[in-house]
Amino acid sequence: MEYNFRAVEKKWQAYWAKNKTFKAENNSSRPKYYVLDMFPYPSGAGLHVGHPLGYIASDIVARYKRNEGYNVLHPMGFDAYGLPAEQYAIQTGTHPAVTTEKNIKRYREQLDQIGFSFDWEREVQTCDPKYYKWTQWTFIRLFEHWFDKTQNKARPVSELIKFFNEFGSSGVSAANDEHEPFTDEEWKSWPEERQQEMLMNYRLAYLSETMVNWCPALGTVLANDEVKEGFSERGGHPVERKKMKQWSLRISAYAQRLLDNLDHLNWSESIKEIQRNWIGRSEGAAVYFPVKDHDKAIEVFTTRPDTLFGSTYMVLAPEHELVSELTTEEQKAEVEKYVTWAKNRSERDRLAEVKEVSGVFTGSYGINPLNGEEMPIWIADYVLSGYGTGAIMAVPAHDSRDFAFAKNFNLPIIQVVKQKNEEIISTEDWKESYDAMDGIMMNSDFINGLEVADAIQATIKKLEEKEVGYGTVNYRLRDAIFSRQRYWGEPFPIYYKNGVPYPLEVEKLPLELPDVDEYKPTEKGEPPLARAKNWFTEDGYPLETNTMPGFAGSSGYYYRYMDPHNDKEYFSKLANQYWRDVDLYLGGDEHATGHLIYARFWALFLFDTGMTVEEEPFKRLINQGKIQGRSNFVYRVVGENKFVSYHKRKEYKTQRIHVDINLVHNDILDIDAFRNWMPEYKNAEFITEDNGKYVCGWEIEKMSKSKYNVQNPDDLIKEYGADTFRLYEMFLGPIESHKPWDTQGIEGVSRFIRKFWRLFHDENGNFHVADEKPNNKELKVLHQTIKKVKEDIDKLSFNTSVSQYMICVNELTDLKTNKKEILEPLTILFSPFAPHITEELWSLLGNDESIAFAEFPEFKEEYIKESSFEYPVSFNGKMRFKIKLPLDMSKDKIEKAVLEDERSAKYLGNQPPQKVIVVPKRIVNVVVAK
RNA sequence: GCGGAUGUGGCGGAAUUGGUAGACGCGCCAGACUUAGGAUCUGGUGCCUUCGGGCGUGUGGGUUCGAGUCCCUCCAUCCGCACCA
Repeated sequence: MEYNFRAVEKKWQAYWAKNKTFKAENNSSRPKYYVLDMFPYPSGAGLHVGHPLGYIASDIVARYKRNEGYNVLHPMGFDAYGLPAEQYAIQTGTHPAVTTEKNIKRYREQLDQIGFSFDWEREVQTCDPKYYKWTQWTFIRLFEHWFDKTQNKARPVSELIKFFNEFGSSGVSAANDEHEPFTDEEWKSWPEERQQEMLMNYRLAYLSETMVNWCPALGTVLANDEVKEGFSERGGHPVERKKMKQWSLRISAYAQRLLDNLDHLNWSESIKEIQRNWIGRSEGAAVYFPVKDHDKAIEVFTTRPDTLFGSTYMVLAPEHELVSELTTEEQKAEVEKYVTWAKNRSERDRLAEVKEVSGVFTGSYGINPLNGEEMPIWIADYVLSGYGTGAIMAVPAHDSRDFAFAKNFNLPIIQVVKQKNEEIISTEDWKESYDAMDGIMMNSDFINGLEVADAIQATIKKLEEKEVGYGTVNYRLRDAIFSRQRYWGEPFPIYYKNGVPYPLEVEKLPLELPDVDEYKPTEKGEPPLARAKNWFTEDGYPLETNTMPGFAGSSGYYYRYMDPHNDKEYFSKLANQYWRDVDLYLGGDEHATGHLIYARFWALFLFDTGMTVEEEPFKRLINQGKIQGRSNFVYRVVGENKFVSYHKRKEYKTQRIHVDINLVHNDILDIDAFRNWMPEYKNAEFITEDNGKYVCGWEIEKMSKSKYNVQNPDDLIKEYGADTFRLYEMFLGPIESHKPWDTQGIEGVSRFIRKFWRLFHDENGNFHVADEKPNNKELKVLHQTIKKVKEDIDKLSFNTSVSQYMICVNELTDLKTNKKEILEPLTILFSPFAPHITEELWSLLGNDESIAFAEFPEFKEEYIKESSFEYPVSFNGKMRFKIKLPLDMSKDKIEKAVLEDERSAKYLGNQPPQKVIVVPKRIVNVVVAK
């Protein structure tokens, strides 16, 4: 009887569900192992073959760890808030909850087919009030905390208020927005509203007027990581900069800790590097430049304070707050024209015209605080409002952008750094700037002759002495904008009293998402929640109408899995003390700057407030590679309904057309199916290869509907079964590399599964396993496999484990093994990869319990020990023949045996060897003169 | 431009501290069984060859008895960031 995967897989999936086989217990004396997948957004398209790749890998680890005796937490849930369901709602009026629920159901069915060992009792859905209650709760906690730079951690706002009452604002070292300092007396004299307004400068979740990424097409603002090259990541709509009042999270306060902790994480170097770049730490100095005939000063951030004497002009970003104030009457018209032009230029245009130099003079002058020189203040969009202070001191001699600008507008260029024996050429003759990272200072007063590094330190010291600047660190990482003008998201647990925001009492949570008549913004441009009836507190105060962004729900879901049914707390302290952190986290690298930063921030905050025992949430991170599509092509003769096979296409003038991969097997086109594919091909003619077959061309491309190369896992599972599907996805290649999906190879894996099944059955298909003692050969291959598989799973090198299983089964087939003492351990060994067939065989072997908790076989060195080794013998590095010698043979004897071998004579000629290298258990290399 | 990664048969990919390059699978070739083969099984399969052997891990060089692996040079591809002061 052939292996009937359909019946077997269904049977065991039902068994696992019924027996709750994979339910994880919080009370356990066993060591814990937490293996997590990034939970999916349930899109309408369902799972494609790329999704399960990571899930299969994590499932193998989860199952392996159970066999190893760990208490495994392996949950799954859904990142259920998101734009597609809402866009669909706007178009059709269908409530996003309905769409989402439908999609989740479909995802669940697809996942269940693959035989994952998820503990579904712990499922979380971000749109479930029982879950988002804790998202809202965390938001309130963030609102009620500020960041103390001295202690380098979050502290309650109540402590800050106490401090203000006693000392005013001086002496508080906080991550905060700038404000005028105040005394304790002033603080106490202020009315409630004024105090609240001040506290807003400190809160970790705060409301402020900020420059945001506004996406008109989506009708909402977006966080920085949701914008790619001036377009929204979802949908690809243009994004513009706009000033709006928005909620933000003060993630920048954690920049240094987010950076430092990276060093201790077992993540891929590339992801860590992406995060380092995103955080973008740079050391330098803040310098204040007084403005001539003004009481204002311009603050500038520079990494090169040593070049202060080479700074000849200043530049403000067009959005800089002092622009209008510093513009003189004569320049007003021109400046306004420029600012308007710069503002209306889309982000896209700006990026495309990087090389274009543009700018305008304000008419004002800044004063160099160290030498009193006057520096014209310009406005130019090569200075970004979003980085540093939005203003720079320009050093054209040593910065290429400043140089180009200075050349264009005829501004002076002063060289201040030179190499040791450099011949000085007038800067007027320079063709490009000299971007000197090191060298010796010149034209620079008190730092002349110093090395750059020393000059930087000396300058900072001087700036601090004169109180015109200070050494500081700047980060590229901006606070995360947390408001969305959308319907399908978590409502903010915030209401407004006299325009001042207050958090709801915790007992009032969750604040449930209200129903609305339409999912669009109101006529007045308010968010959809403004349409809700009675969107007020019990006392009649209006509730916040923004909702939270997609990353709100995904920032802390991994904690909720630890204790998902707790309705008193986010999660209990005890649960957290047991599960601690995620041991292995799998997901795509597209979350490098979004989710993985926000989640780490969320975790740091919870840690600071004593909620958790581990500072970092994800100990080890693996990014599974993307699965690319493999497209097939047919070649149509131009102007005719005639198609030429691949190898003859050059004889005609042809046009390459994508053909549905389902009509092609091993690059051979099913001509009849092709004719029926589209009416226009009904009467198509074919010029085939000489063997009568039509061969298609192929190419690796992105998987997409329009390329007809999308592989749906359901079809494959129907045809080959889940075990084969799992095995094949793992067999494709290393988990982290991107790889093309090519179904051709799945046949081989399917053959292997059947071959494995046959080991347990006789020619007539009857289950037949013998109780005989195994021989050395059988034990050897078993133990080699135990060793290899264990090592490979630890390394997450799943493709090579599959190879080893194949080698093992091939060998056991050759040995005609059907002995229980070999096959039973092999079954356990194989169960993490192919759980269904192994459960079936395990039960046929007479076991009553699931194989999920069977003890993983122990590797015994003695079975793979060899007494002899077949030495490859090389002459001058080229392998010539092999010789089998005992392993305990001495080097001298090996050398002798090799040289005396009759085959050696040919390579030695008549001369004695110059040298013989013998590496025991490796190789023999004989060096002979040429 | 900066940063990161990767280059091995027709294809996906193996290869411990430097030690038999191409495991395993696909594909292909031949054979067996078959009414049939897009089923199954067996054998072969890096390239060239005058059948002695020669050449082979992106390029060129180096270290070494020995290099896919280490060092230097260049090239290509992919990814990330990008007027970051």
